[in-house]
Amino acid sequence: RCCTEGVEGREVTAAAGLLNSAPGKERLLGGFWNKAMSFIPLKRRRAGPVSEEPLDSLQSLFPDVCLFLVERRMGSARRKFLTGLAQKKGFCVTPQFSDQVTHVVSEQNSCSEVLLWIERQSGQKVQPGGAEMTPHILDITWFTESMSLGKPVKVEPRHCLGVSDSSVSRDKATQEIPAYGCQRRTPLHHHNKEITDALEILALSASFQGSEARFLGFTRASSVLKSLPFRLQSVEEVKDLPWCGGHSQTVIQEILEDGVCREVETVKNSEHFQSMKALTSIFGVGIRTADKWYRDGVRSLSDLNNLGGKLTAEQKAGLLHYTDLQQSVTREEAGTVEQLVKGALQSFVPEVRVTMTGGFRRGKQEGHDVDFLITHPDEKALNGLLRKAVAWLDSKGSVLYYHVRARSQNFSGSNTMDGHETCYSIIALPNVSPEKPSPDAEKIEPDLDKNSLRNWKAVRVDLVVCPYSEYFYALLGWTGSKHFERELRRFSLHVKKMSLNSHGLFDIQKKCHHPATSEEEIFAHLGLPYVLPSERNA
DNA sequence: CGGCTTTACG
DNA sequence: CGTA
DNA sequence: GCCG
Repeated sequence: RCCTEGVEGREVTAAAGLLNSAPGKERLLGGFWNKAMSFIPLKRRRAGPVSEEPLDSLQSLFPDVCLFLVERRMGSARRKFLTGLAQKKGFCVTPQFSDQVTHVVSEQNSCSEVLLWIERQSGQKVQPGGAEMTPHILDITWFTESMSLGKPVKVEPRHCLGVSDSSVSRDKATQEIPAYGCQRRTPLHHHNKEITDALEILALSASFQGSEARFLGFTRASSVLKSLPFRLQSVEEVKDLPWCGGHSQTVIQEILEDGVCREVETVKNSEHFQSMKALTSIFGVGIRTADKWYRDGVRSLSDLNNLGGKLTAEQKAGLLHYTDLQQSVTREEAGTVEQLVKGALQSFVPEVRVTMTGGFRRGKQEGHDVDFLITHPDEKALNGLLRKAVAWLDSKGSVLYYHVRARSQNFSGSNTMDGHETCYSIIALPNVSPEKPSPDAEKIEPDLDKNSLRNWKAVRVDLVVCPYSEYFYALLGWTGSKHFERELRRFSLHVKKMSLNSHGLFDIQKKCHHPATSEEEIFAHLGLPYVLPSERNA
C-alpha cells in the first residue's frame, strides 16, 4: 500500500482540476517531471494480431477489482493489447476512469504524473492510496505478476508509484492546468496579454489561409496562457503546459526576450493578412468570400465599389453600416439596447424573460454585438413574438437591417417548439447626448448624407427565442466564449460520451437526454466544477 | 496519421 | 457559403 | 499546431 497518509475521503468535485487562483504561490515550473527518464525509448514490437474476442458473455472473475490502464506513454496500441490480455484472464478493465476503478496501472509515469493525467483527461480528482474508495496507483509490475498468476496479486509497496516530497509540492504549480478549456477558469483580464495577442495573430492568419486546425492549435495555446494566475518570465515555465508546443514556444520566447515576434510582425505587415482582416470584418463576408475577392484583386473596402452590385443583402447592410459596426459596443450602449428590446417584447408578452448573453454576460465592457435570449414558461406566448417585436421596433424606425431565421421544423408534428428562432439585426441606437437628456422623445432621423448630424449609431443585435425547457442549454450555448463552447462540447463527447448543443445534453451510451434547470446542473451532468460566466473567457 | 464543437436555416 |  |  502506498500514499496512505492523508486520506480524508473523496473531495466531491469542489474545485477539481480548476485553478486555485491563489496568486504568488511557488510557481516553479521547471523540469520537475524528470523528462529525461520519460523518453527512454522502449523497443516494443507490435504484438502481432492479438485475438480480442468480445467478452460480453464473460463475467469478471474478480468483482472487487476494476483496472484502469493509463494510456499516457503506454500508447493506444499497447494499451489495447494489455486490455485484451487482462480481459482474457477474467479481469474487469474499464476504458474510462471512474469511481469504480480500484487499480490504476501505468507504465513510465510517476504517481503525480498519473494523477495529473487522469485529472486532465477525466476532470476527476483522484486521491491515491488504495484506501477505501481510493484506487491503487500501480506500476506495470503488478499487472504482469497478476497476469502470470492469473489473478490479482496482493498490492505491495514495490508495485506502487511513490509520491516524492518534491513532486507533491511541485504539483501545486502544474496540476492546475487541465487540458480542456472548460476545466479551467479563464478570466477576461489576465497576465500574459502580449503573448496571447501574438498567438492569436498567428491563429487568425492560419484561418485566413484556410487552416482551421492550425487556428485551433494556436487558439488552444493562447487560451491556456489566459488561465495562468501569473505572468510568464521564461519559456521554460510553459514547457509542461498542455497545447504549448514547439511553434508556440518559439513565439512565447521571442515575446519574452524581445517584446516582439518576427513571424507575428511579418504576418501583421502582410497584405494578405491586412486585406483578409478588413474584408472578413464586414458583416456577411466570411473567409471564402474574402479570399475570392482578394484573388480577384480586391485589397480594400473602396475596391468593393468597383465590384458591381454583386453583394448579398447582408453584405450591403454590412458595408452601409461598416464604420458604426467597426466601433465596439460599450456596456452602457448594451444596456440601452436591452431597454429597447425588452420594451418591444414586453409590449406583447409582459412576463417574457429576456437575458443578455454573449460577451457582456461574461463581464466584457465592450463587444461587437449584443445578444439576447428570450423565453417563457408558456410556449404559446412565444409564437410569433419575435416577428411582432421586430416589426414594433421597425415601426419606431429603429431597425436598419434584420433577418429572421425560423425555428427548425418539428418533424413529429406536435405543437411543442423544438428549435430556436433567431433574429440577426442591425439596430439604430439613439445617442445619449448631454444636450438632449431625453432621447426617448427624439425621432430617429433618416440616414442623411454621410457626416450630417446623426442621433443614432448602428449596432448588431441578435435575438434568440428558445423553448423554456431548453433555456439553460441555450443560455450556456449563447454565453460563450466561442472557444469555451468548443472545449465544452469536445470534453462532453470525448470524455463523457455525451453530445452537447444549445438544445440539450444527450448521453450516447444510455441514449437519454439530461434536462436542466440551471447552468450549474449542466456542469454537474458533465462532471465539471461550475465555471462562472466571467470565467468562461477561454 | 486522424481528430479538432455544433448544425439548421436561408 | 455565412450566420450564431 | 498539437496530441495520442
